[in-house]
Amino acid sequence: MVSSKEVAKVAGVSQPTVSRVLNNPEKVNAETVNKVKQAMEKLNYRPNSIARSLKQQKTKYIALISGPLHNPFFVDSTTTIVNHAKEHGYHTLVYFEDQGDNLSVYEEVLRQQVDGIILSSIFMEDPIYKELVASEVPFVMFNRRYQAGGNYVEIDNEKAGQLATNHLLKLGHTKIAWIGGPTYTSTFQGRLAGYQKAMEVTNHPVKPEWVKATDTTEKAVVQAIDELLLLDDKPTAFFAATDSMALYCQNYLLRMGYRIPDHFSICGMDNIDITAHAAIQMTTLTHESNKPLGLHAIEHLIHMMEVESEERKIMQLTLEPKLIIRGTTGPKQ
Amino acid sequence: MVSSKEVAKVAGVSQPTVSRVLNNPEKVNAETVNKVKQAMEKLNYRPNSIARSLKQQKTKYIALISGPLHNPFFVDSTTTIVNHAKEHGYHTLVYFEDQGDNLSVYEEVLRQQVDGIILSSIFMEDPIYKELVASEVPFVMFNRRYQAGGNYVEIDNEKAGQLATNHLLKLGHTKIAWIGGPTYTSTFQGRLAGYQKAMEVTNHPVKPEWVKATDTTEKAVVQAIDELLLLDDKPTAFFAATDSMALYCQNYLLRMGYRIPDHFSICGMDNIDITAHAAIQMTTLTHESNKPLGLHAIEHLIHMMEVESEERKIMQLTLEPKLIIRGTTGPKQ
DNA sequence: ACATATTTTGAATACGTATTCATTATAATT
DNA sequence: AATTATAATGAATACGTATTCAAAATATGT
Repeated sequence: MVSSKEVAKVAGVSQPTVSRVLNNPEKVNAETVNKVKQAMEKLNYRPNSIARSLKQQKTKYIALISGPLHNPFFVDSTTTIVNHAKEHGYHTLVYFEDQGDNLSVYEEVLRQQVDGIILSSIFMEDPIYKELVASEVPFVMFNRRYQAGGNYVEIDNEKAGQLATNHLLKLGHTKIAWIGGPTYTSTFQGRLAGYQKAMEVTNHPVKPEWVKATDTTEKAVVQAIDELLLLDDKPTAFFAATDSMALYCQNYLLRMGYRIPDHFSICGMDNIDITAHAAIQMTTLTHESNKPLGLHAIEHLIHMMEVESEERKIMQLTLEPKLIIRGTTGPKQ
Repeated sequence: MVSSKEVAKVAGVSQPTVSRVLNNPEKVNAETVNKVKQAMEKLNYRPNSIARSLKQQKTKYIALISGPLHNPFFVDSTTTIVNHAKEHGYHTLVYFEDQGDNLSVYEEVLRQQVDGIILSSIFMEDPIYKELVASEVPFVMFNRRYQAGGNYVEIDNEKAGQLATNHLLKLGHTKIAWIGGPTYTSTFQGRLAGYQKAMEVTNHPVKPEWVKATDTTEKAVVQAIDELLLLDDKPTAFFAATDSMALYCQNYLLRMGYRIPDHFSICGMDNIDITAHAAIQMTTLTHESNKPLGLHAIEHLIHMMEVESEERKIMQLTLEPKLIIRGTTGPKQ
């Protein structure tokens, strides 16, 4: 591997001069710059970022710890984050959350000396939070948050749950099922709370059997529906707490021969691209911001990384939800 | 930042001993190991991977240069690659191809001293290829390949094009449009060649206006369809060279009020998850392998990275395509 | 008890870069 | 011409780790 030392030798200068040509060319004589650049060209020299990182104590790496891409919500945010980071000179180490062993993921990430972390995979009460704070690496949570601390951007999940539920109530549904992921995450906790609140306020009892807080896989959704359909008081509408789950739900009901929304209404949440497809037409929820969640997050992270720690602003952003009515919800028959 | 030197001081040993406790604990006295581990615990020590990388001349990083995630094909491969790499101790730097300036992406990647590169974003005649070879970093191409060189895994695109086209011909369609991306990529070149061959063999002329080699965005697909529908000889079937494009196509035709497959048949390619959805039912193509393409690629890359360069095997894998007939293709009316 | 093998440890060094500091050469000012 | 400021450069060092080598301590065999 060709180093700045070899370039220096070929150019007949010292290694520091080569370094200066790269970083402060204005501090070095024009002729010398030329000599050095020629030598670089000749040797096909590429600066070693690892050595640079070690010396500078800055890696220009960020870590993205994302929810699984089978949920298209995270597809959009990953693209946004990776591309925006790159535009600002940052490289993105991507990890997907590992229910089993998230802690070791963070342990690994911190060893990489990343300049910042962006994550969607935190629980409301997650021991990782204080580890991250202790590490002093700037981090931003998006989609999910930790209790009420730190930097985050989220949707007002409770309000979203209310919006969805009220929409279904207004269509005449009273037996409404809630299907979502584990409620130790802020997203599902909020969306469930909103559903319960909307029912309560309008004096509609919530049968505990209607609430399916499981995991986000297709298998789990299918099983939840199987169970729901066996109930005496079986629901006529489903509020699925993510579009990904709503799609599994729609698919399964269609396969069983039901018509949507004639037999059942379905409401999702996230407004992922495919929900707008003419063959899908999923009613869903989005937020009122001209920027996607992931963009808010990465912009703020970059701010934090490029400013002294004393001057760092705190971002605690809770966006207003907005209902998008499409074809999967209709009046109760 | 707490270093191995500080741990050494607290433990009352030398820095190399700390290093040995981490990497060869069997080479150090059991009591000493304990002392050192306690000191690590006490100081909350985390080894600095950057320094380790510099010394070892191995980073345990790989770079993934992927096609855009709005094509769900790359969603699956990204997940597979990132997770499989992590299981083997590798961290993944993710980049998305940049039509405009892929070269600078590679330049950046090589500065990061990655141990290997995995990419889908190469052209059949791409100057990057010889740069990569010259860098001596192992790399594997998936989905697309460079002419006929290097390590790659792909589908037999030409055969796939034939399969799709023959399927449509058999249904009675003779005016078949081809919609795909730029033909300087092996994928689209092959899929187009297969389409042309199948038409030729069966003595069906191909009108040049039926072939839309554009780019892979929704906008481009919509425009292509607009143009196709204005033709005198307008096609009755579409072979879209990726599922992503096929979905755009299906969506647009449905929105215009057409029924699929009554008015038009559509065949995609890639067998991405959503195509199996009951509301989508996209006829598509996949390959006959129990492993996804991305997994073949990452497994081989790991092989290359963990073996001396002389013993590296070459992988040039061309998988057999297979047609999956669903609801978007039907007899010509 | 002696010689020899083995285990355990630390001093010194290297990886490739950026930075501090001192030195020399040159330009600007009196 | 003498002084002072400025520009250009290199020697030395540091970042945090792993490794080589030699030395010391201990165990093994006779």
